[in-house]
Amino acid sequence: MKDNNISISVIKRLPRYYRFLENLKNNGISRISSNELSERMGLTASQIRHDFNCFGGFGQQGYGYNVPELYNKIGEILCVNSEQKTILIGAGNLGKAVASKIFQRRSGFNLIGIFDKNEAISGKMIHGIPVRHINYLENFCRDNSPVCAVICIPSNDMKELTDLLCKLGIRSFWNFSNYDISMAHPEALVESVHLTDSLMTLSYLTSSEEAQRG
Amino acid sequence: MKDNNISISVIKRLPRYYRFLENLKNNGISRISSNELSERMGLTASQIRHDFNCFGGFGQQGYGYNVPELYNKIGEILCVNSEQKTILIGAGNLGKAVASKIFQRRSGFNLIGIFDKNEAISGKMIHGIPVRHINYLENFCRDNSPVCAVICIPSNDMKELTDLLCKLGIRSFWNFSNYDISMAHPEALVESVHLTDSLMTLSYLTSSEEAQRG
DNA sequence: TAGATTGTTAATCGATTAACAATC
DNA sequence: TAGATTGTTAATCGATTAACAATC
Repeated sequence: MKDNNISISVIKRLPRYYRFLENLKNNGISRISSNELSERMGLTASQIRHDFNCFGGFGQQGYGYNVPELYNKIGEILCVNSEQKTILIGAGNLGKAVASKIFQRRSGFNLIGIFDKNEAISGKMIHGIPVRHINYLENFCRDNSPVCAVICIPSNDMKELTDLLCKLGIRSFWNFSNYDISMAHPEALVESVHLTDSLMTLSYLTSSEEAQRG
Repeated sequence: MKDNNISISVIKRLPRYYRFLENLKNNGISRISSNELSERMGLTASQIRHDFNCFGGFGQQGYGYNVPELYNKIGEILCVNSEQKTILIGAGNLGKAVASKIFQRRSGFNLIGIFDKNEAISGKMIHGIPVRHINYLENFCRDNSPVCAVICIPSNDMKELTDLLCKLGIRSFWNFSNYDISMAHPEALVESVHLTDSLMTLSYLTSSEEAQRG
């Protein structure tokens, strides 16, 4: 497989390509040139060709790219059809929102357990999965061997929790807390969504624009 | 102001610096060297000095950086103490989660209105703010002049909505939908959080690791 | 064949890192 | 003063863009 050569900056663009190609496909467009795609996506045609070439010549000179073929190929690289066993920690508003993202489309993950420390919501169903008290986490993991954990709780108790999860065989994390999992567990595969950081970046953009005007 | 020189890659690191400095400050640490901070954050000391130097020599040779001073300076650049009038569109789980992020700390924003097309939740209170039906959006904006909108609805109706919002004076967006606001409105300031893209990136990481092992 | 468009290399650009002189 | 650590320039690295030969 040529996949190992793909740099992380290219990988980060793949989901967006995937979405655009899905959209084209749904609109019955079966063929597209790098030039036309560049106009739709706001990238250079050169970059698009460069990116697509990373994972093996899927275009055809004089013709362009076959949309469904390219769509499937990118889906394959992203492993959207795999079903990695996943658990969710934290069933608040964020946890519920995130759970529905996992179910919304083939994402590569299969949510099999939801945990929360709030006893009041134990037993409630979210997308057909019962919320379990966090005390059952360890037994559940031993019985079901999930490999991925989605973290939707505050950073406070994260050290003990991630130590435990790594010990129990969790290899990858979708991390919505500000706790730095990679620093404590360099072997873990972590994709973090730092909402407060994102908001502060927007604050800079919004306010510096104002400064330029004023 | 020297701020205009700061490149976007540096800006994107500022919120994380801010968090780490806040933590140091809360632990009573008033002074830190680039070297010590680099170990805590997993960056090179060189990059830290380079970054901090972008916005004016705040360190002292032979001593290091003054933590509260640097913390305040970065907060100032990010405009965390401003109160940009903000509205939230979409009061589902994601909207509620995101609203609480805005209130959690000084983020630079002040949430003044919440809108949803679901009439069943009109009038419900979220963080002391009533949910209004989306039909009231236009009048509300004319009366209150918000400058920022947080988008927590699916992409379907986004074209009409963003056209309207831009017309009503919204300049910046915290965008959780997959709709491409910048393509349609190049003048808009957009910070997007693409949850599905993030999840697919994790899928790649999780599954390619597996491929390497197997 | 002529026209179109990719694949691929070379050139450019920008970000990160290394090094060390400046200075507290 | 000596030691420590920044500020700042130069070197390196990697990502993006430009260009054009290959080829459908």
